[in-house]
Amino acid sequence: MSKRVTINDVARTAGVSRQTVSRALNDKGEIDGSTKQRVLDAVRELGYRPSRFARGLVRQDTTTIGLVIPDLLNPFFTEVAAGALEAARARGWHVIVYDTAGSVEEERGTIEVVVSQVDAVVGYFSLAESELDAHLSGMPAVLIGREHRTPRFSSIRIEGAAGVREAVDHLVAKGHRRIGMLDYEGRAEPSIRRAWFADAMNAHGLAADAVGNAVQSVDGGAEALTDLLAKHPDLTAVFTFNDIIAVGALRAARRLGRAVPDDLAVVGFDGLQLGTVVDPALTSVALDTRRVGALAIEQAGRLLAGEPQLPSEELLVNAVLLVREST
Amino acid sequence: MSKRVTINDVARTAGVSRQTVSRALNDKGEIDGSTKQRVLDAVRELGYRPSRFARGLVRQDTTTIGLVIPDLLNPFFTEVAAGALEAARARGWHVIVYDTAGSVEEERGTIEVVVSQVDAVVGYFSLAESELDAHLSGMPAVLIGREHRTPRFSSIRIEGAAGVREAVDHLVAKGHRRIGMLDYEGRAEPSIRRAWFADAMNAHGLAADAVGNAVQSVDGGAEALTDLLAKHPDLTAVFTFNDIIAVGALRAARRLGRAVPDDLAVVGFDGLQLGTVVDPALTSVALDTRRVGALAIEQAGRLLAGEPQLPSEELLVNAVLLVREST
DNA sequence: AAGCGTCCCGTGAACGTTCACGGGAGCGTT
DNA sequence: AACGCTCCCGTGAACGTTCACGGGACGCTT
Repeated sequence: MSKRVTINDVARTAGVSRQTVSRALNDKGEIDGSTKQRVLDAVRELGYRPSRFARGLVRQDTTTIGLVIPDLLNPFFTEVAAGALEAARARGWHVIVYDTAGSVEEERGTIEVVVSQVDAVVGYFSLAESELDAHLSGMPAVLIGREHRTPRFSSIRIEGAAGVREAVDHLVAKGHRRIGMLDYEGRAEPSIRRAWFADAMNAHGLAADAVGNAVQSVDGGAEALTDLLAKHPDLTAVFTFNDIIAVGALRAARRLGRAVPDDLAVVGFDGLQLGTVVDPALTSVALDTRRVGALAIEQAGRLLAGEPQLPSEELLVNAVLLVREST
Repeated sequence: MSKRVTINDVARTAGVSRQTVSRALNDKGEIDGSTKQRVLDAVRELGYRPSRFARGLVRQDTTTIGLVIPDLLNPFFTEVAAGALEAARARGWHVIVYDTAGSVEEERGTIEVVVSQVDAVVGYFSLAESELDAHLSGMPAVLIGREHRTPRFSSIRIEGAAGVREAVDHLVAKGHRRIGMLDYEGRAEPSIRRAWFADAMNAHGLAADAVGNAVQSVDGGAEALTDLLAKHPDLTAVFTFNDIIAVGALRAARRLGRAVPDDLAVVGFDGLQLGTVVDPALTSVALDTRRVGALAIEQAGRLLAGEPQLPSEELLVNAVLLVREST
């Protein structure tokens, strides 16, 4: 139907050339006041809006970043996304957000389409680097929460060994000896966080033998804690894969008549805002999630600009113990 | 520095014409297998990625929507955003998310820039329609949670009178007579939700006289409930502007030794997931937030396609009482 | 009156891709 | 041998904007 209104249409009805229209729209100097007004009137009358494609084609200034996450409703990713948006806004960049709904198929589809929509991509991927590379064809990409194996990718790493060690130290100092863990086995293998936990326990000469497995949800955490306590009733503290599971554990503890923190201490991971809405507020090995998102954007910027790469220590977010009320 | 790799560069190194390169990349039929492979090799070797601007300029197929929200970390907007992303994905559309950080200045800046980046805009704005219109210059726009005054805009309305009435009915049936409210006065005027509450109370011959005012945060809710109960110790139930404030109220009630729901019933508004992580789970006048986001995207699509407009009843989301554990 | 500077404005080119069209090579049919 | 068809491939044009440049009108100076 009705063709698009172009700059030439505006020029015609205003009785000027397209260049003059361009001048009026971009506040260039070389234009008479009355002419400018006439052009602006014509613009309004015709409902003209410049084509972002034509504009972007000639002046190569706008940068757009693709942010790929598995689930925006997962508060961890919400916070990371918020951090990324904030950092992008500070640079005048635009962020297209893709929620792959935790599906590998959706992720694959997103990867294929994102390459022709953005200048760089940032996100939490589950696909192998080889497959990512095949579709991304050279586009700058930053992996979040996952170490890159090929120099072709960048990554924002999350280092939690020290933080988990802090958490275990803290629990031990409070007198706890029997400390369990609720892990999350994403790809059917124990998480790195579990290894951190085991190391920290071993450093105290304690056994990390009471480890349960939870689904990534509040209900999953509640269920898992119930099971774990049934198997190991002597547990006085529990560390969880993340805050979501910990919140579930909090609820289960209450249901089981175990007062937190007196009868059972709970330590989460991530340090989400979520931990402050529950009661008691959750002690957690906290990440600066905002910084995770911001670092990813910054790194994308460096790749885009072809700047020299930072040492990997700079692309690291360290988790630190954040003591609230559940321990 | 280094110029961009164009389709002509690829054509040259592959020894073909640009059209052949285009054919290879877009899986058009009229190309020999070996030629296609040769082109693809050249593409990989040079790291060529087609310009989205040049491509978008000629084939006008990709649509991009701007989503403007005041705070992605506010779980209400997170859920709306997730709904919008889901609906957009289903249509193969792209969504650029702008978080204005609750600042009018940021919102103004976003409005100015968004017009040259997207095909339509959807969001929760605080600016007046006149100002929006001035910058948006004819771009399709959908207002969320706010009724449009000019036919120039569309809106997704939220109707909660019946839901709030349900909530009050429910409380009265449980024997409550002294029911207070924690309102949120955004622009220094009582909210529409307060009016709904007052109407529902009046229908029962009850006075809506115990109304406090809260800041939009968990702490704000806690503080406001403490104040309200100090003024009106006889309150046995409280309705809040939204779930965030309600969660704060839950915490304050516990601090004050008021057991929920036995000593104090709490009803929130929005029906967020957030209400399920607290204990007791929050009863709330619930909105289908996912639908709010989806409707906004759908409506943007109708505007873009120039389709006939739906009656406003179709662009409405009704809140319904969702009884959980806090009443 | 010639020269010069300032203020406006317009025209060709370029950005990088796809579309529409034309055409050559090779093979089979009559 | 002429024709037609299929399979490939290439060239001009178009998409809508900004950039680079040229130039006319006008006023002021000398």
